[in-house]
Amino acid sequence: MLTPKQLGRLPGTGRGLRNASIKDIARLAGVSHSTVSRALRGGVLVRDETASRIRKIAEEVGYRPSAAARSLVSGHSDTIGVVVTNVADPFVAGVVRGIEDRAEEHRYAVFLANSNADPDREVRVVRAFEERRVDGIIVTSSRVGALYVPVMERMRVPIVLLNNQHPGHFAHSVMIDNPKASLEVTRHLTQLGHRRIGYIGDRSGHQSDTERLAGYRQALEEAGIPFDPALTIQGDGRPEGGGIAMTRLLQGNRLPTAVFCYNDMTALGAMRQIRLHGLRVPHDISVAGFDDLFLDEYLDPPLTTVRQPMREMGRIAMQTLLNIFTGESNSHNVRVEGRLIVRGSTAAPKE
Amino acid sequence: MLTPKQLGRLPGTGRGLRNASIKDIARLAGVSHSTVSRALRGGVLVRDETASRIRKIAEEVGYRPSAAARSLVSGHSDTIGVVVTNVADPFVAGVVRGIEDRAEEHRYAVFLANSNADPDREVRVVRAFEERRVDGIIVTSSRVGALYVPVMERMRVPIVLLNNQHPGHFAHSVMIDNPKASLEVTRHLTQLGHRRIGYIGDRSGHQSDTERLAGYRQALEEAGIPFDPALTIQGDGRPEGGGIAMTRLLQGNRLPTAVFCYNDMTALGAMRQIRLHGLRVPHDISVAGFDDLFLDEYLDPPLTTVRQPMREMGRIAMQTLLNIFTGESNSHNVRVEGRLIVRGSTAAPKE
DNA sequence: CTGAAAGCGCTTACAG
DNA sequence: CTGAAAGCGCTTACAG
Repeated sequence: MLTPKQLGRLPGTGRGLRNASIKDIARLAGVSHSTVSRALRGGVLVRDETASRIRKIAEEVGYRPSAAARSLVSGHSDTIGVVVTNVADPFVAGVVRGIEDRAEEHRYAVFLANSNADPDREVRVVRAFEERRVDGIIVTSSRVGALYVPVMERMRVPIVLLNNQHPGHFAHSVMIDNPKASLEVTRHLTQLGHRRIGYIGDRSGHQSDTERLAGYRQALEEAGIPFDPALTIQGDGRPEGGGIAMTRLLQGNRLPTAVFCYNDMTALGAMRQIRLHGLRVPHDISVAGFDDLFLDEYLDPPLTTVRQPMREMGRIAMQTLLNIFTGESNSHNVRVEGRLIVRGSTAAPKE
Repeated sequence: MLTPKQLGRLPGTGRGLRNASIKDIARLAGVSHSTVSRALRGGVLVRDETASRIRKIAEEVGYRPSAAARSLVSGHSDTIGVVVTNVADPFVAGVVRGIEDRAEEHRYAVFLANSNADPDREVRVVRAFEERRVDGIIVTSSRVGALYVPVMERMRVPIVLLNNQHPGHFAHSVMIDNPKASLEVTRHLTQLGHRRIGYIGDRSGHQSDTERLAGYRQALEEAGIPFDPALTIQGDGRPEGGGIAMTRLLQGNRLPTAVFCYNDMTALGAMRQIRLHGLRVPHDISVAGFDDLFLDEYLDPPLTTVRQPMREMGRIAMQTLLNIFTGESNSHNVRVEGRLIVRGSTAAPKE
């Protein structure tokens, strides 16, 4: 009993089939394999009758060209690899849609791989893509962005980072304008009259988190509110971390009247804790997030947030890759604007 | 300005690099490329000193073996392709985790591709995987399951379907026991005292939907409640469709006191519409879903549902593939059990 | 322990 | 319009 690894050729579904090659078809059609190749590709330089006979046979035997063989000679795979931190995050779903939009237009296949926010895994996954000779790689919300700087130096396959989490500059990146967007959300809260506003962040050290905190602080400053470190607590970018952080805020001696969360997933956990403590959103505490996940409007109350143009960001990332391919771009750092979406989770503070 | 497609070899990040091959390393090390190949693979049959010198050089030049070349000779790619209807669906995220658990143990790489619930796309994506000679394919929530029956006949690469949506039998599949799980949810509602229970389904014709409807009807029968077709409405498996269907139920002449939804995404939309109509869950209408998505417990009220052991299902699907590889299995249809999770969205009807 | 050779499945000049 | 030949980057018997 051998695995494909040991056996070499798969026996099909127990039927002992192997993949038909152009040689098999050539034999069946009584022509050379070169002719089969031509007929199956462009169809140029082959007599119509011959070509259609070949195509018919190929169809009959269920011929599938080997991308491996093809890419070996062509030097490209017409494939883009996308590394996502977590398929479960609705944010990546939006981004992936955008990547696919553009990729499909240009006939690239898009494959995803999960890093599960594990830096080691992220590196392994990027390597797996490289070995399969994808033409380009897009890494979303990388946890090890900085690592790419030296790697890029001799990287054969172009990499575009999307909302990378580590400080540093990259040849190619697409990022949301975090400071500005955070400034706007927080300003929205100060304008509602809030003076004690909490911030629940991501794990520290990540660029997005640092930038969102900066925007938050700037809004406070604008409003003449002194920064209170006790109101800034780390989360982990997920509901669990948001919940734990919120609990700590609720145990403080003076409650915030509003909380700005690093992202919507964090806000999800925070809102739940607020409810579990017998308080109401936004009556007792206003909550705002970041991302505009599809589920925001299905929450009760619906979540105020910053819309990241996820699909657009995915499109831009893919377009950047396409530009690199054509040589039109050697370095490209794009900042996109977020947009404040006010929903029911934020309101003026009580009295 | 050429794309990789036209150009053949990528110029790297503008640095004119091409991928180093074992020949390049052989030249640098002053040995034959066969020796390089051996040193880089097992390391057997090569003098230690030679091997380590070769590995050092490979490291220096940033050598990445070509999976294409390797798989061409070995006949396998050590890669599994997973087709998902929608990366945005948290259900697939759970399944993918399970697939990865098992795949990682056996050193298979896992790549995902999106079908966006579009049958044409699904077929194209499966084909893309076949051409890249993945060793196996797992298709989740397929919309075109039936299509695989003839295809499987001459399929070279084994396919495992997970919760396929179309009637028919497949060589390999993993499915939740829909009738039983639905029976239990609906029974939960009848036992709470509900007599007018609605069902919001998926698009019709899908196997899962048919089976869940059957379980629902059986529970009604058990409780001596006549089936009322007016209470069964089609959705689309997403919040939008759930909302539209709920609206129709709310416009009926006699409101249901409880609604069982095809899945949690559907329930999400239904609950929102209930709120928008000024009614409360579960006070006015109880709502139950199916899947147990991570977000269920973050809803207000948290959603009663059936837990699908998504991760476990993913593991089983991958294990099925592994069994096919070793020849231990030629046909394998697994039914897994769901589990009722009672949360706050269901309660006894008013008086 | 090492090298030369054949071959995996394709594409693509080069001849005819 | 068609075929023979070379070659993409690797692995693996086969000789030494």
